[in-house]
Amino acid sequence: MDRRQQKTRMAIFNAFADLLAEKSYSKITVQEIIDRANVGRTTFYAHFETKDELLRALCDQLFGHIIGSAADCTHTHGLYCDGNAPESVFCHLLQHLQENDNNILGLLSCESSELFLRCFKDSLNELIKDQFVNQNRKVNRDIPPDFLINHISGSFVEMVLWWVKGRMKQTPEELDRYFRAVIEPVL
Amino acid sequence: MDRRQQKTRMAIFNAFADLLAEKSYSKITVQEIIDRANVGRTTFYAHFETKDELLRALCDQLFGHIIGSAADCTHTHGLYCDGNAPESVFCHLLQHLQENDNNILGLLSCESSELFLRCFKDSLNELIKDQFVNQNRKVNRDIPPDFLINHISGSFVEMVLWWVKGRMKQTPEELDRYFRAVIEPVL
DNA sequence: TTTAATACCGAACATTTTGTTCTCTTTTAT
DNA sequence: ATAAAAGAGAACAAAATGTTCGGTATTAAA
Repeated sequence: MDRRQQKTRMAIFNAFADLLAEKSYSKITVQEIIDRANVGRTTFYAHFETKDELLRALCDQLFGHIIGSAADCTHTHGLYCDGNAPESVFCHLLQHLQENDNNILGLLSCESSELFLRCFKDSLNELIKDQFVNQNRKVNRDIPPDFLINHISGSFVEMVLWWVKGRMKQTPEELDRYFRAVIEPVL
Repeated sequence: MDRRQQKTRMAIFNAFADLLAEKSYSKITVQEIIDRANVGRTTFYAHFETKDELLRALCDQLFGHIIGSAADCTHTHGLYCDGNAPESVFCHLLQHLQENDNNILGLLSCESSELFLRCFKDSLNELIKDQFVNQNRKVNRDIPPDFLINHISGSFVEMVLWWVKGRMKQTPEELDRYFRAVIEPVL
């Protein structure tokens, strides 16, 4: 990809992320984005057809990294409650989120957080499903695996939302402990 | 309230709900709403300042009923796992959702579902919090009550979303059983 | 280093959507 | 019956969207 393209793409991403942290998605105009990104109108539409597509691209970029590293983690440590390992994938995820504080969590705490969370949850779902399939875990037989997978990823995402909205007073390790406490009994 | 106002308000609500089931929120224009509702432009703006306000009003109306009747239910039956009652508030909620199929679940399955779910979850949170406070339940002491409340309402909402997206193959009673199975061990 | 491709700019433009203002008619409550 | 309120409808300004064009600068590849 052309360096110029990379630069403008990044400029647009950054401008958009900044704006999302300030105001709600629906109130952001293309004009504001290109003004802040300092690119021409034509350029914007050459990269993204709509504002929606821009958002999707931003989500893909942001969560691509996080989920990617989490996937690596699962391949070595397993998903979660393999005995009492001090670190679960979920702890890893939370730490990663906290490190990229300014980037990701800023967006999660804004009015448009739901859009990101859905994107996040979709990725999480894949991650967990893989583990369920690979490990052939013996789970609660009365409950469909699909339900359980959704329950885990859903609970996680809701927890993150709760965490961020409460100004992240807990440490990732603390949260991980809580999360295990409400998920492990179910498996 | 004037009968005319009620009528136009309803006409706008219905038109809007119809449109939400067809296309995403951001792509719906005021023009489309008033065309379908068959009201004048001026009239629309006399009732709602913005499209966002319309959405909020619609949410309030839809979930007001459901949560209201659920609240009644909790006052007599308690929140949830008081022994092994065949019906929990959550089952009641699910049944109620299924009954109002065309109204509410249609909206939940559309692209704008997140907006409704957040609204729904907020209401649920209140419901659960009340019960926690009133009953002075002895819950898991290692976990903050706030976390638990959020976990319950969050899991419920995610479950409903999963249910709707999977075309509601399960009965409310079935879902209730699953939900109890993943929540009761935690309390 | 030259060259051809292409990404960008900026300005102008048509189109769409928004939100307001006006007059006139219909409906409502009393 | 009447005054108050609500809606219709058209016309309007303003803002936002999305496209087209010719000219400039950057890039990758020869």
